[in-house]
Amino acid sequence: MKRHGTVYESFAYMNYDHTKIEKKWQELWSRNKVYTTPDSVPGKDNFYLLVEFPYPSGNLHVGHWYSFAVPDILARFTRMSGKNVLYPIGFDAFGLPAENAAIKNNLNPRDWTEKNIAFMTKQIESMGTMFDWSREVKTIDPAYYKWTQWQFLQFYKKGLAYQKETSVNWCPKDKTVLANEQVIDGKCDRCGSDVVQRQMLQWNIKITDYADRLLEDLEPLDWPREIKEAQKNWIGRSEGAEIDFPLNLPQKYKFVILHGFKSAPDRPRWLWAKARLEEMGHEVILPTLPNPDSPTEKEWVGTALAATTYDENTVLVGHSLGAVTALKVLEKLERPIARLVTVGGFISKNFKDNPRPFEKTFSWTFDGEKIRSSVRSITVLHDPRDHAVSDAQAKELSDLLQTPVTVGTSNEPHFTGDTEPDVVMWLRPTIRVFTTRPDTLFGATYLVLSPEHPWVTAALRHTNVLKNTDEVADYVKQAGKKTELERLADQKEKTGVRLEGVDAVNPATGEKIPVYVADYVIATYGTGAIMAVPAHDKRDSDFARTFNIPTVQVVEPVFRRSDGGDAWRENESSKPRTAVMCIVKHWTNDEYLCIRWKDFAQIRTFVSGGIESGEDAVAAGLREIREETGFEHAKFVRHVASGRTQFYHQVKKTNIDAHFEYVYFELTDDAKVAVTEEESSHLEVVWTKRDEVQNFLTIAEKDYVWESFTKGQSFNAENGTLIHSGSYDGMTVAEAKQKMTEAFGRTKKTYKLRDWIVSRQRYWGVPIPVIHCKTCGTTPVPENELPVLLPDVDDYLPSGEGKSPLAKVGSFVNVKCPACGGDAERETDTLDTFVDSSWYFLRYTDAQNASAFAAKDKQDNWMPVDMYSGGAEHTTMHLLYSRFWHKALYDMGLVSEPEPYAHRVNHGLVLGPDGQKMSKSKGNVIDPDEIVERLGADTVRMYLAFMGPYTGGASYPWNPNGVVGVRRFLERVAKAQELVQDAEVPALNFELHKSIKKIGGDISAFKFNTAISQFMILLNTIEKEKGIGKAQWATLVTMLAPFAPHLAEELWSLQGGSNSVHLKTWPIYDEKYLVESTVTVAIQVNGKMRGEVNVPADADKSAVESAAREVVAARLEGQEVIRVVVVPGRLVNFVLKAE
RNA sequence: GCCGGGAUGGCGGAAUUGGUAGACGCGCACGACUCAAAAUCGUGUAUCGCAAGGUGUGAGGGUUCGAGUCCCUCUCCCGGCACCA
Repeated sequence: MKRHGTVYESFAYMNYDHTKIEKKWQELWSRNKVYTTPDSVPGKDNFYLLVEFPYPSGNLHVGHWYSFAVPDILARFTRMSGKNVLYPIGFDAFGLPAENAAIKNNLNPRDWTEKNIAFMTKQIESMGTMFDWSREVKTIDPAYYKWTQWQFLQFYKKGLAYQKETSVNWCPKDKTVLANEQVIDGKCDRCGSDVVQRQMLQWNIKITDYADRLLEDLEPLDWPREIKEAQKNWIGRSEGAEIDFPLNLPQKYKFVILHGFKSAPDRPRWLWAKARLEEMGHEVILPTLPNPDSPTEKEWVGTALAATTYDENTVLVGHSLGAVTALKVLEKLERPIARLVTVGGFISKNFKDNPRPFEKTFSWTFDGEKIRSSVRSITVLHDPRDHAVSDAQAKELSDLLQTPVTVGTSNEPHFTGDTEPDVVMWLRPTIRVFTTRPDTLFGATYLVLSPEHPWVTAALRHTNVLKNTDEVADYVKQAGKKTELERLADQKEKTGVRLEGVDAVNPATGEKIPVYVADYVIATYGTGAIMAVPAHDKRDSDFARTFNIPTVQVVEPVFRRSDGGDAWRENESSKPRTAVMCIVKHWTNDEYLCIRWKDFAQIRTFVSGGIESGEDAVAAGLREIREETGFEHAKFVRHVASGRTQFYHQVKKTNIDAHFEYVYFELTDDAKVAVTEEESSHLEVVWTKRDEVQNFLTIAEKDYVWESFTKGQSFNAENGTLIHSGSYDGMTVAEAKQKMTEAFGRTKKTYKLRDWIVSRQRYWGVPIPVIHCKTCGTTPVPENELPVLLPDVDDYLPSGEGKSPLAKVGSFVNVKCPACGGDAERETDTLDTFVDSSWYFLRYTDAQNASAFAAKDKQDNWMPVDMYSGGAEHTTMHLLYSRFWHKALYDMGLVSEPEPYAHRVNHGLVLGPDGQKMSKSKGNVIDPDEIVERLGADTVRMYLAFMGPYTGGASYPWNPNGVVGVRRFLERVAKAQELVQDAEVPALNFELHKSIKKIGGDISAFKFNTAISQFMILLNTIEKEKGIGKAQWATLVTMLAPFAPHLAEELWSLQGGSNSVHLKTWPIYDEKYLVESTVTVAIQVNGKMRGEVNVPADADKSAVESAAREVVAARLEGQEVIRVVVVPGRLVNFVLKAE
């Protein structure tokens, strides 16, 4: 590889030797504890500048310099400006690379990591930053991860951490589970292998509980817009409605209804429900459960079991205590039944009102797994008005059955009315969909279920539900095999299979609609099922076309003409009108009949006119064509679309609010009847070629009409009113959304954000501190036994089963249950490293604390972080996770602020000299150690700051010549010492004070590049003046300190400065030096630069004008000046009269 | 497709937020020093033109005395999300 070193090698330093001074000062600073930050200093405000702590990969690269050394300028400047600045550093030291290195080279990951930390610490020290190493944090330190574990347990106790059989991204090569964020284009972001889906029991963190707050608290944050937008997008909240579509199945079921406490089968509601179900052809069995006033589990379950046989056509319904009985029945069944419906059910005894006698005669433990395996589909119906069963009880039941709670509307609380239609409705199977467009419900002409939808899964377990079970099973299987990448690649061609033998009912129209399974619907979003509205959704339209499903337009866009004579007149009344607009094709040519209106020259339309009573759109269209143009033989081809246009009718002198049908006709020949005198005097027929029509027409709706015609479809439905929607016709979209949601569903928010899977089947991470006991279940490790230390292991290969290497360590795994003392097993998964980094910034505030992760009063010295600087790649992962983590800690009262970071900036990458991302394979990697050795740390720091603006995530190529240029500048600074004299050089004061002002301002705004350029301008001025006063020089050296800390310190001491320059305060500029006595004013004529003139700064406008007038007198000769614009201190503009 | 950001000399980038476009640095050219080269110093460097004078901030239109900056339409580039209902 050719080294870029030639440029650096050829550089010879003359005025200072960086190798001597940098080492010297670094050691002195360290010895004198110049950068140790006290928790607080009387009279000073605290300022917390945070940079993302590095992973100890082994070597520092230029990116680290960019991340740490450039913000160091801000840290130092802020400190010099009188604040107590915390600028800490540490290592995010758990993670996969150590483990991979261990496996590859047969090393201990801890040794590998510690060695890297030691080496990188030395490298970081060479930067000359003001990091306070006394607060260093290492995530692998047991004193640190003790608190990671402790916090995890607090999350667990709050129900924020839970285990769930989760479909996870599985990397077959790394043998580990990957977060969604770690899957890039269907491949593992570490090794590039194809990721497959696999079901595994995983620890999840309920970040979704915080989705709303993460979104809403983002708004007031003073963060760059792009970061806020990216997080918003990632959370992906959409607001809409859930709507239930009942299914019609040919299948007849046997309903077994178990009544509740103090009830009986002959209550009106059961007789009524029985009748309804029998009407549908189902069989209903209503056993009388013994001693309803003092029931026992044994008697009830026994009676229920004896009442009938239970098979795959059985639907078991349990009301109240009957629901408890039903669960017990299911625990005893050998063959699964079709369905379980619990109505007002519960599994614990904490009733809202009062205790009940059966609390002692029923057992309150349930085998959820057994119950779930005994039934193919489950509905948990709960009444929020229930007087006895609380929402929390419903939730417990729902958790046990792993089925969401269905909220029902009761006639009497607890579903005890004489009739309970909701109960019967829920006895029929239904499909729940999520939609953001409930207003288009009347246009829903089919349903689509995702291949993984529970109803599909359940239906496939039977052989008699679907007529095409095999076909559906095959499709579901194929879809499951596809990775997300493949599904995406197949996007163009929508596939799916109709569920034969099943219909859904559109709850709005009452019509039967078909049900499909298709992989364009994804299981994990919304309810995993959609109502498809092909008229207003591209995807549904594509699918509908393939499967020949009808399309019903239910929203028509509204066009209001806004310019020209027919513009809608706000204050005039309007008349409704039904009209037709005719797209008429020529009998042979691909030309279309357009009209130019003679009276209103600017208006060009299609043939159009009102539909009269007794006419339909086609008849009206034919009539209008004949009347307006005379053509007799037009053939109706198809209806194109509907739309609404609002305009002012210039003849009728009123606003018209017209509902238009756009209809396509073709002329068959040129036969014509005579057109009345009146018509022909008003209009002229213009045949227009296909691609010119859109330009020719002047009407507001032209694009919509023409695109609907040519492309077959226009989905325009955002701003419009409803049609074909019964009593909702004419409503706006917003109105209809609200009304239809009320009538047919309920409002619902959905998020793209999913729960955070934190368990990793890996060795090199924080052990999850829980113990699994057969008797007590999952039990947290007692806090006084923390930390759960990561044991040494013999080999680091994950077990082939996807378990962590820790599973192979018997002494680690086999423990006694902390609750019952029995034999138990330790959890062997470790935590995602994003957990480690979700709270490290808190630890910096109290890094040595052994009794808490950070004392609250110590946190309060610094939190929230004033400025967090880091890479753009962390926008949606680390930044979102740590915001969430902090909010959860906040809710537990463990931190004082809901948001951890007051400000955030993202920086970009340093690219290779070729403008490409640095990579070993491209051979364009810049080794910072080499450059530091040749040119010095000060040069590297300053060059990185000078490349371009730091914030905004922009990336810059490394320019070897540019680096030398910066060193050249530092050489000149060092050389300028020779110019120092006792006497002040007054000519420098203007530039010096301007620099104090600008450099300070620019640093605060992260505009280091322009700050440095001002420094260069100042130096140029000094060289021109060939002298600088001693005090002026001291000011300059002070300003140099944040940028080039070593050279500044050296120059400071050479000049006899006391102590360290880094303990000095930033100079204060004096306004008086910034006032110039004369200013140069630009002179323009008609806005063009024509000269300039020097005038006294305090000259009044007329003086400036006359001075300017003299300069450009020749140009003004013989011209009439109609206006003079004078901008004081800037310019004079003479405006001449146009010729 | 959706969201966000951007487009200025040979290059990285400035431009007081509507007021002299190209600061500063790199590169390049010429000159000084040197036997020579490097380093250093000096001068120049948007572009067309000998000049006077034109023309120029992705393209086209608009607002304005005046537009890199504001508005509309379009093109391209970068980042994020993506069959999200």
